[in-house]
Amino acid sequence: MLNRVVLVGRLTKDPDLRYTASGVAVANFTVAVNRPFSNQQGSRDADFINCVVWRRAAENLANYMKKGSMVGIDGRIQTRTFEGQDGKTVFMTEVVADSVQFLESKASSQNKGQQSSGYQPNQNHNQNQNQPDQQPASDNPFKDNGQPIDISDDDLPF
Amino acid sequence: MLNRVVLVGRLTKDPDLRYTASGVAVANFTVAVNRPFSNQQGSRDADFINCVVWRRAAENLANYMKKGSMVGIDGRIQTRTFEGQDGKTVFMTEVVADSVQFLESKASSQNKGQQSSGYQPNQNHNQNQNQPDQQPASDNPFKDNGQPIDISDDDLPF
Amino acid sequence: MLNRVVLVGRLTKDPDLRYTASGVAVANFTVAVNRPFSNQQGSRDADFINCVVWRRAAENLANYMKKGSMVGIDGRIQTRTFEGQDGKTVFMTEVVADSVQFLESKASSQNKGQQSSGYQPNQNHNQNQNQPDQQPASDNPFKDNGQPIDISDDDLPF
Amino acid sequence: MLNRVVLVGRLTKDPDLRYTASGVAVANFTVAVNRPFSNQQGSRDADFINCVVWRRAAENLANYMKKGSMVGIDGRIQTRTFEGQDGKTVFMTEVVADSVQFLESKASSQNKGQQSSGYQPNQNHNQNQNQPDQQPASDNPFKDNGQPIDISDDDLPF
DNA sequence: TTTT
DNA sequence: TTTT
Repeated sequence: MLNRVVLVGRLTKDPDLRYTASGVAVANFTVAVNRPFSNQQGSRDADFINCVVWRRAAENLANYMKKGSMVGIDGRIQTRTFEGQDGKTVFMTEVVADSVQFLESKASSQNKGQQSSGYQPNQNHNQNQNQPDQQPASDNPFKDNGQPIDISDDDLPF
Repeated sequence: MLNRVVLVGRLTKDPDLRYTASGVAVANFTVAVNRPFSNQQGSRDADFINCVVWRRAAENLANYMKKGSMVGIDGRIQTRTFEGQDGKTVFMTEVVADSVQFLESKASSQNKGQQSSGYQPNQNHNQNQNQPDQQPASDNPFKDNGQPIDISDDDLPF
Repeated sequence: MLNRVVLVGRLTKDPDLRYTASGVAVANFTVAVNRPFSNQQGSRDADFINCVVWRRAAENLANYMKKGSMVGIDGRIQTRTFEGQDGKTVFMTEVVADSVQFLESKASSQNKGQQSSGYQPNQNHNQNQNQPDQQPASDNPFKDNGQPIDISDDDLPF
Repeated sequence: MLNRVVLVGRLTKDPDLRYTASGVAVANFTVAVNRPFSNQQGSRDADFINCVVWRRAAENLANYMKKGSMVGIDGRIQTRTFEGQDGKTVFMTEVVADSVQFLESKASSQNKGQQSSGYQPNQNHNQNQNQPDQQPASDNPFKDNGQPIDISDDDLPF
């Protein structure tokens, strides 16, 4: 049995960093990968691939990358099932990243995905930068942001 | 931009071969890939990954493989969006196989996934075996099997 | 930076298990992977890819697989340089396996690669089967078999 | 049988574009991929992986990339054997790229790998830019540059 | 030095 | 809706 995925693409939005109840960091993000050839209308489609990454790599991602940043992903495909808002079972396919590679230096992505306000990229995550994975981040509780909460420590890949 | 997937796993059911209106063969199937390590309950989870393959490889898959057969997949992740039964947009992630490798000789999978009746594996597809891809298979119209029809020639990868 | 390799092929000979001076198991082996298409002479070429695997996975490989066994490899390409017999620098490219998947049950490869003598497959490695990685295998010293000794603990990938 | 490689790294020198006797473009190049972790001396090793690419992609590589450029490679491992200068058989392992992705815009790699002279990057290859693959490039004969000539049309992957 |  |  083998299950391996390699992606190179750009983040469709800033990564979404959270912490499980026991304080393990997890970041969700989507990578847009342009297809190599154009479609019948002459434009080039992209695939929008949902990804997750855990622990230290999650915090690094949130600290260093944002909307538009180019990343390389080495991971595997994971399928999950959860209860939708309407009580129906939802099937979900995502890539669990074993490692995330930053393919764009901080400098070169400096002004990407910036809002018109004086938004300082990623500063909100800086507090966790040097903190061991296992330590619960009490000021960063793992709480609902309006999306189904389907992440628990059970999903921890290792 | 890079998007590459390699899988080795087993078919969860017989492949589902159909033809588009213009007569191009397409097979849908799901591959179960067991995870390398056991979960907290001590059993081993699997991921159930939806796959598609086109043309000649689709017909070969349907002719030679069935439920339980072990396959190797080389492909890429594709995301699509379609109208669900309830009118809502459904997001779909699947693997488009560039090639499907048969990792189990016909002999060794001979008696797998067999019904109690004297079922002859895959004989229903034999009619298309030597038929060029582009020729419409008039006796095999691409019609609704109760699942959303979200496949058209537009999805052809090449 | 990304470096990922996935192979499915057959061992060209029994794996060669050794131990470093500090007792870490390492197995060298070659995987033959047939090319998907035939060459201009109508036959199908193969690539013969040198691989290494360390520790527990090395011992498992030596215990369960032999010449002709089908394996799946997940790893990375490594290049090394060493002093040849003639004093010249030799460049070496090999795949370091992170994991080796056995794609053929012991039963089905039972009678493969067998010598005419009553050879019991792999029995010579059984002594190390339940032994922790770190324990030096005193009866299995890491010594020259006539090939350049270019393996040391420095090559340990983790 | 499966044989898939994905690399992201930087060219160690300008790509070496040549043409076979029948006019097919082929480019040889080496990709340096830094290992993710540091070695026992605290520095980070790299693997230097020899690659080949054919036809149009070879010409694009030579036209747009140079020493230091970052590329993504999707391909397979190939092993070959050829007669060395001393008459001995040399074993060679390289990656045959199915596609080469440019991960750095021309602009951002503008001043990399530049000589002190007023060297105009890649201008020497421009003559072949719009030329069909099959047309022999008479002003670009496939000739010895001091390295063993081990490339012929027989090596064409498709 | 090559496997089915 | 899941395979050995």
